[in-house]
Amino acid sequence: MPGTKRQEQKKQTRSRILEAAIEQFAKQGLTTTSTVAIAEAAHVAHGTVFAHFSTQEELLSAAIEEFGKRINQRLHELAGAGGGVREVLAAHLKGLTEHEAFYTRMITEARLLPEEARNTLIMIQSTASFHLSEAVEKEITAGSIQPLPVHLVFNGWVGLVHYYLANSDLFAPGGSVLERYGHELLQYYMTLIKAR
Amino acid sequence: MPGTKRQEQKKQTRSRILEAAIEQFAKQGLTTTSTVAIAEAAHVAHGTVFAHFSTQEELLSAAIEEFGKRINQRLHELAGAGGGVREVLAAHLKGLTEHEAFYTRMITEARLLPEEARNTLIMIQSTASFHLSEAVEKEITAGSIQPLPVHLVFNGWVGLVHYYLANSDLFAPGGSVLERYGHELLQYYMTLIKAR
DNA sequence: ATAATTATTGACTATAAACTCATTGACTAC
DNA sequence: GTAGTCAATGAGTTTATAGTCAATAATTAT
Repeated sequence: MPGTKRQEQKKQTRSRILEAAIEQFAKQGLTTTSTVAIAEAAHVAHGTVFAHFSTQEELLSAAIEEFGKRINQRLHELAGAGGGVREVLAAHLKGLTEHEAFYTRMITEARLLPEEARNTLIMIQSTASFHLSEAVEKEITAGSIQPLPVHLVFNGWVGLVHYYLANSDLFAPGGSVLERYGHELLQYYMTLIKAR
Repeated sequence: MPGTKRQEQKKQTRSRILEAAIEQFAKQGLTTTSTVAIAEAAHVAHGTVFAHFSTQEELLSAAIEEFGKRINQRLHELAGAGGGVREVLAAHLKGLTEHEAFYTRMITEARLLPEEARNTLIMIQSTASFHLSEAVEKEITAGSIQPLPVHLVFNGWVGLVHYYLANSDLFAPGGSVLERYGHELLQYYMTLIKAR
């Protein structure tokens, strides 16, 4: 079932729309990008968008889900190698940096998105939390990190990173906040949690 | 110039609209609340809104500015008494808790707001930062808190608090996250930054 | 008391954006 | 080669909501 030429074409068109959507959502916002803008970016007619996604919300959900898959896999790749807390946090930063624009849109508009989309964000956090928790527990046992509630260690870290992302236009206008401040944040947070 | 009866009425109408706007924005979102909804909540005709605020954006700006004034003054009152870092953070939490709904909307929709509105948010952060910095520097000198960059101490704290606010519907559905977790957050952050 | 002023009204207009569907023409099946 | 299928089109429809303005009625000034 590799499909006829026609089916292949259709699949490609759908893919073009989805990629254009992901790009436009990252550039113009998840809740503020129009279907017309996506159609233009994908070089298809406006109606074509609805031939592939029955509603705007479905397209948004599909784009977010696709994004979630990609970043999630990348986070697994990067953090899966094991390593200490510092390495896991560095891996997390690296994964987010690679997808900074879209990820920033997700966290800054999360409250305005349909539930399905928010669940994708929760899934991404779960992945990050999973890897971090393991490393933190190990280091607490080893005595290199303070005995702290693991969920708070995670929330403190994510909160700090999200704060910089949410204010990226102030902290690093036109550039990547994480490239600019990632190392400093990592350094700071490690200083806070490590045992002395 | 205390004004005639007519001027007084007009002022009151404007005030009713502004109060209704602040309430509706907190309930339904800053970027998603319609002028019709505000008119209904204020018990005035739709057209009356525009007799007092020439555009929707102007009304939003006015509401945010008014909110900014109130919370800012409250933060000053609460933190101005001096006290150590713990007291200043507790005061900050208290001020935010008193205005949790609207404040949460502000931080979760900030990126979608006009520049003027974002400046109000920056002003609020400045107030909090001012009081905290003073207390932190004092305690670092006294040796009760680790020698850390003051701006990172602030950003770490605000990031943590904002993370809980932004996910309040998950952490404390239907209630106040800060009432529920504020103490835990304060306790955790003090543990992190205090000298040992 | 009367005229002028003006705050308020709500029906109306304008606009943007999501979504529809008859038409077109390239591909598929026979 | 021809008939049938269907992906793509884009003009048209619908809907939501911001913003307008002539009319109304209450207040103020003379």
